[in-house]
Amino acid sequence: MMHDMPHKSLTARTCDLLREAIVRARYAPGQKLRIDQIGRELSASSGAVREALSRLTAEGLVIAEPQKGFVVSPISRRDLQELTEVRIAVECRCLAESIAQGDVDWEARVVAVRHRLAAIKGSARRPDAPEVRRWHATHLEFHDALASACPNRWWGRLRSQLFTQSERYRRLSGPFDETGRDVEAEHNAIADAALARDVEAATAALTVHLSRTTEILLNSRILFVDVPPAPDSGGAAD
Amino acid sequence: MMHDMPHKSLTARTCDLLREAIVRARYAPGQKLRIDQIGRELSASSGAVREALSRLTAEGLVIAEPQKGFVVSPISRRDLQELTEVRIAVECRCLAESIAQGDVDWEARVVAVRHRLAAIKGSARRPDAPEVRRWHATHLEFHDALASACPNRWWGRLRSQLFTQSERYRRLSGPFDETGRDVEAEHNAIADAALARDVEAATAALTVHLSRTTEILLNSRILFVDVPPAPDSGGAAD
DNA sequence: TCCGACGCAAAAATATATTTTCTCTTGCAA
DNA sequence: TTGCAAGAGAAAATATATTTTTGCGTCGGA
Repeated sequence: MMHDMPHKSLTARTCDLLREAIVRARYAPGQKLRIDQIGRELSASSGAVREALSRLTAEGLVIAEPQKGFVVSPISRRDLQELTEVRIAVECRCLAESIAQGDVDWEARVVAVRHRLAAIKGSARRPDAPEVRRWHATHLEFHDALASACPNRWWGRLRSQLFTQSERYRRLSGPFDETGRDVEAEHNAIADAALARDVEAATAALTVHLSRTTEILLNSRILFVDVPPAPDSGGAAD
Repeated sequence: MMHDMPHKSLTARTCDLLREAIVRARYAPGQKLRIDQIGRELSASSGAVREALSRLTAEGLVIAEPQKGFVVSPISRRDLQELTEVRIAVECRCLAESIAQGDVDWEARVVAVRHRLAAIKGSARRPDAPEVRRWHATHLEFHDALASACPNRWWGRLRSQLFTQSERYRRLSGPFDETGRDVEAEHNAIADAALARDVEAATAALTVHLSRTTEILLNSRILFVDVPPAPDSGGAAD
């Protein structure tokens, strides 16, 4: 019909829309994804939805149960802990490589994005406010910038994949429960150390940043499928 | 209940078949993958092929060019080098974790698979002989066994993904050019150190093993899309 | 009252048809 | 002779129809 996006296949569009919806928790973990319903919501045919879901399957966002359809990947405390451990290793590796290989343009990117990120923080805290949305996007850009001088494309791909997964957990915590946390200071600690070419300090700061985020999420009242933080009640999950 | 033999959907079957074909280099890197032709070869409809290709896209084995179809992911010296670097890091991490966490069952698995692998080696060297095929399968099992005690599922998923990618390069070298190489000795070095719970020695041996394989592949006469090993001719590739 | 089998409805999987897009070829003009 | 353009053919993307499977509800028997 109308050329809204030049040469972007409808399937890819649907895939991006679906991923965004899942990451933003519009579809709950474990929820069944009915093909025709999604097709109606996104005004795409069942084939396109099916193909988009298939791609998301390999990204780990949805799982396909043969003859039963697609389901949003469930979440769990254990998965978050494992994911964080891997992510710390990968992000630190990318950062170290960036520090070793980065040129002045890389430094400029880091400084620029940090500035833009810092300019957003003092705003509304509703989960879907445009400010929050922009903050998330810029936050992604910030971490991308830090790792952007890592020349190894495989590290980058893994990093991006893990970031998306983490973002899913982050969005689930509703309005952020940053109780007395100074995220900007953590970001500055990473960026300053990186710009000073101090690999040890930068990776340490990054580790602290990621660990703290996960710690907060684990202590938050997200509804995990496994046992709640207080292991008192013996109710079986699932 | 009847035996819950997983009704493998036709799409999943097609996906596995396609992956196998690509890894085994039945389709050359960069080759166009025509939907209907594949559908005829595998006796599946275009929709199923399409969906399978989409999944493979996210696995990095094929790339989808909008409105132009699917293409087998190209290979290059640089990609192999980057892949190897990442793979060494991930495999070593999994191995270290396995050594730290592995119980007696893990040791038993390693010993058993090593035994089976060693029993295959003295056989035919044709690229598609059943012996070679079984060796590759068992080789995969061996490395899986080494990492099987790593409790972190994310490390495992990444490892498996990278292994598949590497396998692609390995199969491309045709009849192996193991010039005076004792692969079994390298495997034994890894397994012995692992069973002795010597993390340093085991990861070092594993690193040597993976590096040597890549070195051989880089010096082999695989047709890469980028410049050949002799950097004399300045002609741009592609 | 409880267990099991039958059947109906909904949803997924597959196949087919239609439309859109790209590419290759051919022809015309400079 | 070369370069551009228009058209024909092929292949991909999308939509629609058909088949199969599953899940649930009900009915019948023990």
